[in-house]
Amino acid sequence: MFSFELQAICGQARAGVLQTPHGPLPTPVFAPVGTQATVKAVEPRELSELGATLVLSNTYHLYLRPGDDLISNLGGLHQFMGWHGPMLTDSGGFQVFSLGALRQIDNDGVTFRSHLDGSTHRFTPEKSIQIQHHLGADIIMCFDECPPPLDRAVVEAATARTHAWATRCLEEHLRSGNLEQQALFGIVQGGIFPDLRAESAQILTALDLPGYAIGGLAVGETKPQMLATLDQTVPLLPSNKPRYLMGVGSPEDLVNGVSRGIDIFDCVLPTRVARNGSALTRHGRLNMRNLQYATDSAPIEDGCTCYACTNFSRAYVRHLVKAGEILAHQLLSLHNLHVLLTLMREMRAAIIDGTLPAYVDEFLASYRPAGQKAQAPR
RNA sequence: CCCGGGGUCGCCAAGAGGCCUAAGGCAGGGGACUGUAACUCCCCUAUUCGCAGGUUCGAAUCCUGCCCCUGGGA
Repeated sequence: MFSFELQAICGQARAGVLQTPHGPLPTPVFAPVGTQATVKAVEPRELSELGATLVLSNTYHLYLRPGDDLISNLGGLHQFMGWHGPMLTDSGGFQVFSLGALRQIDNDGVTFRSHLDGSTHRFTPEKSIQIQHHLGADIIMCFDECPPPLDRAVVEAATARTHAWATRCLEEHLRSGNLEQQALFGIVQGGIFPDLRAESAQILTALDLPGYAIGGLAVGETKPQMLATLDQTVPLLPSNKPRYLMGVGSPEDLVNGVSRGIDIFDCVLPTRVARNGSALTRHGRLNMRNLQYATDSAPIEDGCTCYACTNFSRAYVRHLVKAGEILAHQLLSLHNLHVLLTLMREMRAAIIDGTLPAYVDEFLASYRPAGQKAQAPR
C-alpha cells in the first residue's frame, strides 16, 4: 500500500501513480477541497464525472462539527460523505492559525477558540493524528505551524516547532497501527528562506515518511518568491515519493508547480471564486457579473466540454450570479474544477509524451493572471 | 372644491438656516478571493434637494406661487 511508482519524467516533472486503499491515484493531481466533508456546491457524483480522483477534507472543521468520533461511528469519512475514492485530510494546523481566535501556541500544541461558538479547544500533534485516524482519509498530514513566510524570526520558530511536532505525529501514527490504511505526509516549512527550507527538508526526510508536502506558500509572498522557493526546495525532497504543494492553486500555479516536480495540489480557489461569481479559463479569469456578459450567448469558455459550457450561455450564468441563485455556484464550481482537472490530465499526458515544456510555454503565453483583465474571446 | 401629509440619486431614506459640493441601505458599475468561517470583502455611483421666485452674509431646510403624489371631507 502507498507505493509510488513513476511512469515518466520530463524535466523536473513526473507522472506517477500512488496506490491507496481507495484505489490508484495518478499524479500529478489536483484535489478539490471539501472542507466540511463536502466540496461546496458539487455532488460526489459530479466530482467523479469531472474526473476528480482525490478530495481534501479538514480535521479542524470536522472535529468541531459534527465531531470526528461521530464520523468514525458512522463508518468513517468516505462512507459519511459518499466519496469512495482517495481522500486526504489536512491536519488542522493551518486552520488553527487562520481561523481560531485567541490561539496560544506553545511547544506542546495550540490552544484556540472555535470559530463556531467560541469554545476553547486544544490541538497537539497527537490529537491531530487521532482525529485524522477517526476520519480515515488515505493521506493524513502532520500537524504543523504555517507562519507568514516573510518574517524570518517567526518562520524560524514555526519551522522548528513543525519539526518537533512531525516526530510526535509519526510516533502517534506508529502507535495507532494504521500504517496500511493511512499514509502520513510531512510538511516542509521555512518561508522564503532557502537555508530554512533546506534544513526543514533534511530533518523531515530523515523521518522517511511516505510523502512530503511543501507548506507555507501562497500565503503572502510574491509569485517570483514562491517559484524560487519551489525551484530550491523540490530537489531536496525524495524523488521516489509524492510531493505535495499545499493550498495551491491557480491555473498558472499548477502549470508552474507541475513543471517544477510537484505531484499533488489542493486549493479552494476554483470553488471559492465560483461562489463569488468568477470563472477560471485557460486564458484567465472572467468575472461573470460583468455587464459585458449580459447578452452574451457564448458559453463561459469557448470549446469547453463541461456541463455548464455545453448547456448554458454567459448571459444565463450572469443572470444566475446576479440573482444570487444556487445554480450559479454549482455551474461555476463545476466549470472551474473542470478547467483545473483537465489541465492536470493534459499535463500528465504531456509528461508521458515528453512534450510538457512546449505545453507549458504555450499555456503561459496565452494566460493572463488575475489582476490583468482576461480576454473574453467570442 | 375644502382640510391635512408629502415631494432629497433607479428604489427606500437621513437631514429641519451655516458642520450638506447632502448620511445610510438596496439596486447598479468595477475589483479581490490560493492547506475554505459559501451567499463575503474592497472601491465607485446626487456641485444637488418637484419647479419658479423671494427673505438672508448664507436655504434641501424659512416665505410666496405653481406642479405632482397621498389621507380625510364634500
